[in-house]
Amino acid sequence: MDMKSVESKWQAKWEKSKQNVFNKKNIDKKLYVLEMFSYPSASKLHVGHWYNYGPTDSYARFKKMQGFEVFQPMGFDAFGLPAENFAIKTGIHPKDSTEKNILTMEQQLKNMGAMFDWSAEIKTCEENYYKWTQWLFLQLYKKGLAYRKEALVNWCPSCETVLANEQVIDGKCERCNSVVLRKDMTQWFFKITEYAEELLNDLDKLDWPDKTKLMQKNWIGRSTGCEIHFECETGDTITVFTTRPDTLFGVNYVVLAPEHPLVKKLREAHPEKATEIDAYVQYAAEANDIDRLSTAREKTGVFTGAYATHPLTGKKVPVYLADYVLYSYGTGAVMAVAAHDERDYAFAKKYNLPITQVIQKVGEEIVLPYCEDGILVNSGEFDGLSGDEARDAIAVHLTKIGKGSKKVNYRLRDWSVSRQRYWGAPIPMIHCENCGVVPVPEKDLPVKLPYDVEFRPSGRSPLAGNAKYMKCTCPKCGKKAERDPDTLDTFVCSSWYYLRYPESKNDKHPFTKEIADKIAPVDVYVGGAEHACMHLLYARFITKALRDMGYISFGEPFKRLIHQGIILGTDGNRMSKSRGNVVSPDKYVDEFGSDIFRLYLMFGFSYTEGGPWNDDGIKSISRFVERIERLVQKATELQDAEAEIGSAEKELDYAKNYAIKAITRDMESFSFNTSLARVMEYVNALQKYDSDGCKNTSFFKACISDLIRMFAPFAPHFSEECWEMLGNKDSVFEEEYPLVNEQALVKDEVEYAVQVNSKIKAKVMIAEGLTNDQIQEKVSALPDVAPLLEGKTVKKCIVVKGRLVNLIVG
RNA sequence: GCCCGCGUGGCGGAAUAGGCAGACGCACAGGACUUAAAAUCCUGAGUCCUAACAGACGUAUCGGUUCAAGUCCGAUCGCGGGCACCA
Repeated sequence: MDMKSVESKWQAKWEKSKQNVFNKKNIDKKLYVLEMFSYPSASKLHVGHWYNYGPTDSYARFKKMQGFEVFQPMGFDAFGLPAENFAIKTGIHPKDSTEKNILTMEQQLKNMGAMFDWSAEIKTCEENYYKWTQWLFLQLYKKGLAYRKEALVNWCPSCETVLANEQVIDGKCERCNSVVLRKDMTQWFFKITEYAEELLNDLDKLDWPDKTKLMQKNWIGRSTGCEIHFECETGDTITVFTTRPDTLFGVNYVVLAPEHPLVKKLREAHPEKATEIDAYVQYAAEANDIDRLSTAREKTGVFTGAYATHPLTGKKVPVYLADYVLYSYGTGAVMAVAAHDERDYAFAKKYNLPITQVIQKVGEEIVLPYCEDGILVNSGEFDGLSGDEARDAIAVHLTKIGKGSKKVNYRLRDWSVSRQRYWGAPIPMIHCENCGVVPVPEKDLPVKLPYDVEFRPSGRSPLAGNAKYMKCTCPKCGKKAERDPDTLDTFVCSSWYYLRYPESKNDKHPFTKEIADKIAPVDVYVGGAEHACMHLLYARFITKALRDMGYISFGEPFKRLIHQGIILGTDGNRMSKSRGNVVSPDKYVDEFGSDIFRLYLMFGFSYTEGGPWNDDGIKSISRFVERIERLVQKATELQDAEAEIGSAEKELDYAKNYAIKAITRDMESFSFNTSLARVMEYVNALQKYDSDGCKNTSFFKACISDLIRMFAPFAPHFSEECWEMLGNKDSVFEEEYPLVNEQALVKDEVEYAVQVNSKIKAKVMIAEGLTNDQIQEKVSALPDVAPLLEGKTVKKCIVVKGRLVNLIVG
């Protein structure tokens, strides 16, 4: 079969018949199958795209044949850094390169032959999409979920630009390899932390890989403890967060992060320490991420000269600054318990501070620092309590005397969404001298991204350099004002795109509740695991926020999630240009066709594992498909001839139904390799029946017809062609997937393995419906078994129905 | 450092709920067809020992639970991933 022409023939037919366009009339049978959309940075599809989209399309086609109205759209996550970096390198405008790349990729995706509903296509860089991304921003702003604050960002001193986290590789700029610094800048943030608890709790409801849920759980990082107030000699309160209030009596000193606002006041109170404090604050500020965040970094700090009062003992404890305390977590201040915390211990040893043990293990010597739970000592009225008891008792006591309270903290930080970059959705905000920050009125959306912009890095946002863009009037007071020069993180674009697909052409609304509630959430979402704590978390947050604002009624975007594995180069390494091990799908698609390429991706790997590419496998798939073609050819040549249903027919019928049953189960779990193995077994059975004489040709032809329906989701073009060869007029995808006939799977007798003392000694066919005693009797008489039982007693006989018999003799 | 996952033939990989390890395929070997090759079809094969039958060993390693362990439990080694001064 000439795959090339067969493929284009059927692609054209599918497009003409619009059979892949979602039919809203059947919305109650909907199944929203979504693959993560592509990023058009490279101009061609790579094996990873194919591996994501090909097999998932087979799943979608399978579900369609099962009667679901499948909605499977495709689009492009078109804004972003790679296009801009490419522009900086080559001078080609990001819009031009992106549009060109999209054109190529669209064609390649169409050649794949997936049942994408192209009428729903979206491109996030187009006005009719980013208008609504800006709309989303405004809603979050109205709801108080978008706010501005000064924060530390990644700063490349050589490129003079802010870098996104993903552009920082091992603490270095991905482009020039300079060590990235931290810089204070005023930025827009989304208050994802407001949803920390719900994002954590709802993980239980999701049919997602455990690993991904765990990663999100750890990322959210809930910890329970206490906030405790230490009164500072300046009259201010130093509030610390601790998960170990049970060690409160062991506090030796209090530590503030160098960025803590109180530092300024302490410096004024202790002018004699001012030089030291200044030097330390500067030292901490200049440290780069690699050093500052390394656990191996030596603990450093400085005494402020000030003291604080212990809330329970009333003792004075010194106040230190140290950069092992992070301003961004908890309260930015810590109570140091040298005896029971490794960091505090190291610090106390270095600066010769006292170490007070307050946790003891009964009957055991402990070595400090001892960070486990134990029994309290040196803790006044709390002596003798266990860790859990003490944590509760001390918290209760602190609450009573107004010196603290129980508190839950999260590791999750608010989502920084400002990017000092050009190629993104402009932030729809205006800065007015009179009115401050003013949102762009919704009727004025989109705030259009101007084409004519110098996007080479200059230390400020590229849009700031475009006076025409920046100048505007304040919507509130009408006076001259300026636009926000930043653009939105591309993860904002992708946080809601699944809602746009069903209504991609709606120019009045981003989406409507009526339709969104019916089509969404996504039933099955398939994409790479690398998005676990980024896209997948952001999308959950935005979904919950939109629900709370009344725009939708559900709170989770993706009910079920599958991660495909990664296809590696033949050398077992990740594919990369520098390694020179990149496998081009085009080469194989040209040589074998897209169906065969897709089949190999499904058959050669465990879908969620992936693995190294191997050329030999694909040739065998090609041969397998040819075998099917020969069977179809044979079926078209045979004259119909009825014959009785004998044992050969029964055997073939069993093989067929066994395959249907197994495939129907395995497809549900994205187990494509075993599904195809079952098709192969069935093909083997068909060939055997044929070579054994093929008496009942009518039956044989019906079996071939079932084979094609069975195989259709895996090789769509090829199967359509075969279906046509068999004399059918309509698309095979209008057919129902073959249903299992359980009757055909009932066997009169089943092979049992016979064990004596757990060692296999024989195999025997045993009729269905025998009692255990009858089975034991039959088995004991077997020539391979009987001698082993002579002169011995059978103590026990274990029968596992349909599988084995184990005789325990002694 | 902490958390999580994974280790099965020469290779990719199978193995419901603890029940015949190695499905399916690749590569390999032998055979049929052919002047020959390719293609196709048939047969074989975990390893060791054996002429064969039989037997022994076998899912990273060591130990345990069980009539029965790739699967459960404990320890060790190796690989991969995530987090990384989170108080």
